[in-house]
This record gives sequence, C-alpha cells and structure tokens, in this order.
Amino acid sequence: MLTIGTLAKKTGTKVQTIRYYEQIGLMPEPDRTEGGQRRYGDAELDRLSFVRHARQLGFSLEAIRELLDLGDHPGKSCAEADAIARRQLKQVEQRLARLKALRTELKRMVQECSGGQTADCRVLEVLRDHSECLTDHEEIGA
Amino acid sequence: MLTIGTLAKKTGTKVQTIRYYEQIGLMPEPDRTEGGQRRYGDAELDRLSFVRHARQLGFSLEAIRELLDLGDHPGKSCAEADAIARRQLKQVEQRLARLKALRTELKRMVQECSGGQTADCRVLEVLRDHSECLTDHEEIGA
DNA sequence: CTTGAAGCTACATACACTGTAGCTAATGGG
DNA sequence: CCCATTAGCTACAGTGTATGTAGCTTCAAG
Repeated sequence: MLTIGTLAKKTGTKVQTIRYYEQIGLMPEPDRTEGGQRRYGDAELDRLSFVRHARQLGFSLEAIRELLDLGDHPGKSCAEADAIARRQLKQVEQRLARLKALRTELKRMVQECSGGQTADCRVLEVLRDHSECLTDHEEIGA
Repeated sequence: MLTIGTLAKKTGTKVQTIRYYEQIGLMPEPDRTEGGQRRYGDAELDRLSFVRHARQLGFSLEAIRELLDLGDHPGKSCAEADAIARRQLKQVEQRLARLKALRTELKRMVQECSGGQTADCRVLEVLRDHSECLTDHEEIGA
C-alpha cells in the first residue's frame, strides 16, 4: 500500500495534483487508514501513470477521461482511441506551424535591435506596427 | 471618438477583453460620455494594437506591461526590450522542440493502431507504458 | 512517548480571458 | 417625441489545470 507521497514520487506528480484528480473524478477515491489518510494500490499507480503520460503528450483531462473509459472496456472498438490520438496529433501539428511563424518573427525582431534607445528600438517598433510582419501569426490561446 | 465596440472590431479584441485590460491597468481608464459609456481616441487604439500584437507573438501580459512602460520612456536603453524579446524567443524555441518530440510520438502511436479492439490498441498501450517511448517528452504546462 | 515528517481539509491564487444576468444609454426611423 | 434595437454598463461566476497556504492531525521511527 502506497501513501499519497510515495505515489506522487513514483509518478512525478505533486501530491495536490493527485488530490485534485480525485476531486474531479479522474482518480478513484482510494481506501483510507483509520486516521483518514489515503492508501493506494497498483491499480491506482497504473492509472495515474497513464494519466501523467497522456498529459505529457498534451492530451486534455477530458480526452484522458475518454481514453481511460475506453481502456476499461477491452471489447470496444479501438477506433475511438485512435480518433482521439489523431485529433491530438492534428492539434500538435497546428501549434507547431504557428510556433514556427512566431519564431521567425521574433528572431527578426531581435536581430534588428541595435541596442540604442527605446525611441529607435526595432522590437518596440515591430510590436507597434503589425504591417511590418512578414508572416501570419495568430498565436493567442495556443 | 470610438466606442468600445468599434475599438474591439478595429483591433480584433472582444469587448470584455478590453474592459478586462482596463481593470488590470493595461489600458487606461478612458473618457466617458455623460451616460457613462467609454470613448476612445487614437492613443488608445495604438496602445491596444500593440498589446494585441504582442499577445499574438505569445508575450505574457506582464511582459507586455514592461514593454509598454519602456515605450513610454523613449530615452531608456533598448536593452531591456531586447532582453524581453530574447526571453520570449527562447521560450518559443523550447516549446517548438518539445512539440516536435510529441509529434513524433503521436505519429508513431497512430500509425501502429490496427483498428481492432481496445484490448490490443496500440494507442492505449503506449499510454500505459511510458517505456515504449523513443523520445523524451515533457510537455505538461506548455 | 516524543518528535518531526507527511498527511488532511478548505480555501485562495495563478493566467488570460469568456460568459451570464439584469440593467441602461445611444441612435435611427416614423 | 416615442419606440425599438443595438450596444453599452456593472458585477459576478466560470474555464482549465493545477499550485500555494494556513492550520490542523496522523503516522512511523527512535
């Protein structure tokens, strides 16, 4: 039986985050000691590892909820899990494209800064005047 | 004199967002009509354009606050603005690198899915067992 | 039996908005 | 001048994904 702290260490999660996952129903309510402390078994360790790994791959908690549910029904079609993963891949590719445009713009901004006074600063100038941008970039909220 | 709605349209911002920026002190308190409605001039239009453009480039509101402050003092050294932009560029490059690793992993996951039952689903399997990953990826919170 | 680490709950905070409810002002047409 | 519509107003709650804090309790080792 693992304490919450041990589980946290084993999965690279903060203790609060585990309690948060429990609160939103992503992790089950575990057994408790007489004193009221949480104790976890291997099933919980596996589940939390799955969650953390999926989070590292950028899946939302909602997507993870679906994936967990699919995993709980071994007879179900794999197609849904595949769709979720494909959706995620697409999102990642979109973000990549946007970030690349941003990098270009930022690089240009920084390269042109001559180190003088802010009155002539290229960084501020570029920010002031969008028309100077060579690329499209619409990053907000990504 | 522009209404908040016109300003919103011209800058591609939601009306609420403009009021939010005012609330957090990023935009000044504008003049009001007798009836209490906000009216904006060109200075505000410029300022908001600057803010939105910087947001599109991924700068945080805090960074933007600093940049605005630098812009208000034309005699100051450009170095600070440059440092902020460089910091931002570095962040973008880090995110790019991480996203590339993620894409690789997700692509592999999706390619291997044979479309059978979830019991044999490669997508779920990969998520279950981190050791199957070929690349490092530590995306959370990016 | 004591001590100190680790656990507990409940609540606040972060970021950058977005949405809602319920009301008021401004504007254009008849 | 009156009415309807559009746009504005405030105040507050909610989003997602945690993280931090205060003040208390339990557990395990010595």
